[in-house]
Amino acid sequence: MTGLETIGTGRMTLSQDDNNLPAYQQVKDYILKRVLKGDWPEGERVPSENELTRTLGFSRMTVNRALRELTSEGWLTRTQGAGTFVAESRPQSAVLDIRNIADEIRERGHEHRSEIYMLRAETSGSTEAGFLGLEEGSEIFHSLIVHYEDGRPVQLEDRYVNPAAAPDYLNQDFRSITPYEYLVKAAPLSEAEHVIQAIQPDAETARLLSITPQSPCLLLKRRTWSGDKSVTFARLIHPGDRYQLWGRFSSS
Amino acid sequence: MTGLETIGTGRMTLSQDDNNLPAYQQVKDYILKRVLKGDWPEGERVPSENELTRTLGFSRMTVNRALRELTSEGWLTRTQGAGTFVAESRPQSAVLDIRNIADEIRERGHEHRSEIYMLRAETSGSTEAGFLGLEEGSEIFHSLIVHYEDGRPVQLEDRYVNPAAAPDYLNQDFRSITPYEYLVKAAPLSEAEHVIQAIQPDAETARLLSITPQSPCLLLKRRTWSGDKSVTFARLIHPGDRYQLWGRFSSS
DNA sequence: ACCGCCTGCTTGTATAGACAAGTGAGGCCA
DNA sequence: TGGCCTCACTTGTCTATACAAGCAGGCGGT
Repeated sequence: MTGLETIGTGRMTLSQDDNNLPAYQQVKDYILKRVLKGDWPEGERVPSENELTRTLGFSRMTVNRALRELTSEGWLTRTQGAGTFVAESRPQSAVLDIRNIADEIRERGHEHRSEIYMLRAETSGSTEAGFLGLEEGSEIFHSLIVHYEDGRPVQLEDRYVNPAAAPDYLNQDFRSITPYEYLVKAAPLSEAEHVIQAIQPDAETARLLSITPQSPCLLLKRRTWSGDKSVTFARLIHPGDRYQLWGRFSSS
Repeated sequence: MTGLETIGTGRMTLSQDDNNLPAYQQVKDYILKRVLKGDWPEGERVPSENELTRTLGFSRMTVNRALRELTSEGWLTRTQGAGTFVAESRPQSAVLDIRNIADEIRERGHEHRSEIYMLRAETSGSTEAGFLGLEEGSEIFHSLIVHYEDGRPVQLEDRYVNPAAAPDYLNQDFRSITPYEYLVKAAPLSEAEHVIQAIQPDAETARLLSITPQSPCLLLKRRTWSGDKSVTFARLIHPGDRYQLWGRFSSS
């Protein structure tokens, strides 16, 4: 049984523009279309791989790939032995672009400059040590940098770094490379955690960002790991009227 | 050639705890470990499927699945005819949990209540029509709802809805079901766009949220699509001291 | 009536073989 | 020398087959 032999008879049920799409994509479209239209409500059972194999005329491995990908995209849930089902309440997570501030600025066609207010080793307090999973009192790197877009401050970067993950951190020239860029290269990140808040800046922050203490700020707290080593904990503070986070998420 | 026959000779190169992991996962670990350690710098060529097949003793389809998944996770890039390479600058997107506010509140063990300030059909202005991809002047649904957590306002939800995607929107009882919940069921979302900002609330917003106009607020703008139909455009405004977005992202 | 086993169906994984399509380098020819 | 062609190698896909593992309902025994 080859897909091509029976696709002629089964074409009515497939998408109209199955022109040159690979077979597994046609199967994905076939399923997704029905889920989106509501033909199969949440929790409903989806035809088994063998049924789809017979119905659509593709091999089981092809159908399997389609169902597996739709599952990893959150549309379906599968349990071995029981079957495949339309997922209840799709996870509504959203992807945000959290990027290197310097790249962002340059992509807007503007000039990026940064000023280093602090770059040193410290003995860690309990807070920072806790965030990085280190012993309190162990050595920790600390930097405080302000990033400017065409001369206007757009980010205050208050960052702690695990020396074990980036031993050379203190020797970098952070006017030509951002800590972000350096850390990504030094310790490719495999995990990240973010918390986003709106805050009122304290006096010191307001001064460094050249804003009034009444201006709202966007605070992005970021922790990262490489493998199972914690890498960094950063507080990134942006003036509310000069910065926004953007993200687009698509699953199909 | 079966994986089991040659895995004995090749085990030294595989992870120590390949205990009961499926073969494709072992291959993924093998590659990822080297990428994380920096053995293969960014842009470096990764062994071809055939080489890995010979080296690791698994079939090409198994190796192919591993490489395909690592590619979709952003660790590798592949180009047909040329080869597989360690991805330059992994996309640093972060996943945020953007969820139903009512669920969030209830999960914290608190009480959710909402007050409906507006729920009606309007003729769309150019802004809303543009966001939803409709003709200016066409009919559009508009709701304004405040959500309370244990009696304190935590979100002002200003929402426009495409009537074509959710014709029954105006007939819902939004005290017992949130617009979010209803829309997710009525039109399963396949695409979403978010913009996050810190803002100062206008007088009306401050009044509805029972905060002073000086308090910073987190503004989340959200647009969604179902298939190729635009569904909704919402401005979700949260008092800065009562709300935060959280997200964890892991790729391995 | 209830418990336990068995059996058929389901998903999950692994393999070998095949062909399509794109890339890039090296060689040939003008 | 420069342009074109060929060919080896790569990824991308598809299929048929096989076995493992988990679930659920039916059947029989107690």
